[in-house]
Amino acid sequence: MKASQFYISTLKEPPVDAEIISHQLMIRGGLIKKLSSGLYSWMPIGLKVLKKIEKIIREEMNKAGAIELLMPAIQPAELWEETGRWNKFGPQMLKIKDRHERSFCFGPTHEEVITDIVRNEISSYKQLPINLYQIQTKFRDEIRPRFGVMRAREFLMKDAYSFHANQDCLSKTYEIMFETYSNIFERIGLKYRAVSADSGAIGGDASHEFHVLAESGEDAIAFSSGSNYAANIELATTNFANKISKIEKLKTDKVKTENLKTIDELIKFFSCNADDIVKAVVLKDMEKNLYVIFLSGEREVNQIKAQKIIGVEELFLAHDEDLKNTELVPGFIGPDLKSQSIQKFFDHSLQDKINFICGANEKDFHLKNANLADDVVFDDLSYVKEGDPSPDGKGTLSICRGIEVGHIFQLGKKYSNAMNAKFLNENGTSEILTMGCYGIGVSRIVASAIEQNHDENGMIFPKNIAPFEVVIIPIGFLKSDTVKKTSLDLYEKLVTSGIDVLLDDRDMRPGVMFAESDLIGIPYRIVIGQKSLETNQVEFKIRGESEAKNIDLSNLIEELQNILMKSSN
RNA sequence: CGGGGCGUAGCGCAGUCUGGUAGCGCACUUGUAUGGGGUGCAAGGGGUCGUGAGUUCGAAUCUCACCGUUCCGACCA
Repeated sequence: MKASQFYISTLKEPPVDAEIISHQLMIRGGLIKKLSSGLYSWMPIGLKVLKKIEKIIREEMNKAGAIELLMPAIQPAELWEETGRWNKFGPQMLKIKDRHERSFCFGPTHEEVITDIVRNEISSYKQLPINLYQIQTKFRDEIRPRFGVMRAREFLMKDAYSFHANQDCLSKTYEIMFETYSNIFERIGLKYRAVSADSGAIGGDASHEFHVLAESGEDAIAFSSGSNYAANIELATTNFANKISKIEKLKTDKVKTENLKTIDELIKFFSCNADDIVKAVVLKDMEKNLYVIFLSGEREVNQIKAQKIIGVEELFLAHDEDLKNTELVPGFIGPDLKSQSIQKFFDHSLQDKINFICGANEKDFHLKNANLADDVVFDDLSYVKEGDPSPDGKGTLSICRGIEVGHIFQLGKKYSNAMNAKFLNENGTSEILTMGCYGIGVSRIVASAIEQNHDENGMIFPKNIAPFEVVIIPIGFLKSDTVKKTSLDLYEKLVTSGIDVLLDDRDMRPGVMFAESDLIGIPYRIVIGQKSLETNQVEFKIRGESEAKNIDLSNLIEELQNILMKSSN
């Protein structure tokens, strides 16, 4: 590509509304342009990156035996009513009406549509298993779109859906998809980690997320130092091995603690540690039933775990007014509650706790040297913390931040049941299909790659997804015939060798060309100037490295090919 | 959903308090010099000041409403 015939448009100043580096650089480099909140145009340079990612995904998916199709972005409400998700999906779903007042949505995902296709198309076990995928635009009306294409409302997703005669077959495909995803992120050139995950709104049984590791990630993931245990923080567990305490139980005292409500205030007052305190968190469900969760003072309640254990769909933090006319005194709640109408739960962080401090269920009083009754049942209701033992007993947990770029699920029969998607087995009897689904956030990968690879001059794209592999920068393109001829000649040769090269033939000042090629993250740069040409050499520089070196023109193509071939299968 | 900020040229902003001919930097156009890290000089083009109502002789500026956009907020027991 010649720069004079392409479209490069960069900015010196970062836009004010871009908080994270990838968003700033994508705007500055002219990869994307905002149209409206959470809606972005992909400008030519950005689209090139996107297409390269798509290509890798397609190749790996096809290699894994998946078959590409394309479903409509707009979907009729009837399908969603069959699975009950028309209402359940909530305001995230963009609902629209056509001229006949029929309801549709802009697809936030495609389980319903694919299941509808398959229930009509697949009738025999002989057609199974089948794994169908598409790369397509989705829309989810996020409450707060932010970080550019990282959390946009409209985004590009690869979604695959597999159908099976039984769970065993699903497990095999799931394994293959796990491998395939690993290969994809490997080839794109990202530092990533696969973790066990909560299956969330999509539902189903087993699931794994693939996270790109980055400080700016919106998710926290926990992984073990001594084993390959890794899980999303929402799901991560630890084990509190039963330490047999030799400490004698003391007599409980009631202590006046006027207006001391927070853990920090209590730590100061008792000069103790947070884990000497048992704190109480009150949750409520949709029907305003109250649940009190007791846990160690340094821990936080994991509402997702609580929802599962309590068995309610959604829990909210209770406010002080919800506690009126109950035995619960905000700031002074303790385990010794009389009322039977309030359900109590105890986090497993309390299972060895003795002689602790807790609320006295009376305004302005706490108990010291309190102990739990012997028959208390403990549940896992809290988030793990850095340094907690790994649940498999090997090593301790570390926590880092990640950006979720892939998610695979074993859905089982959730959707096929709801939509009556059946096949005939070997005995000629009708059975419900078993299903899996596998998503990759294609547009989000662009942003996460930049989060992971950038410096003060701009983006540093991994070579397999860079907008161009090589840039040729001639100095004095119009002044010197030798420079011009050499540049054009080299450009033609690189194009012929199948290298994705940009020739900056705009005759700009060198500084501008350097700054722009650095900003958009082209990994390899060749500078052609009159001086070095006298010894038949050109300058070669790898983006992100400080030193350039001179290379003989005659060896250049071979050397470039070697570099580009390395680790790009 | 609650609270705050901001809407003036493609981008970043000043001007608003105290009403009186709409400005600056970047980008763009032309000329000129320059030519290895966003170059200098000169001359230009581009704006219904988010929308609508109101106050006023006169509104970017004051009032009200609306729209857009952005940030923050659900571990306090």
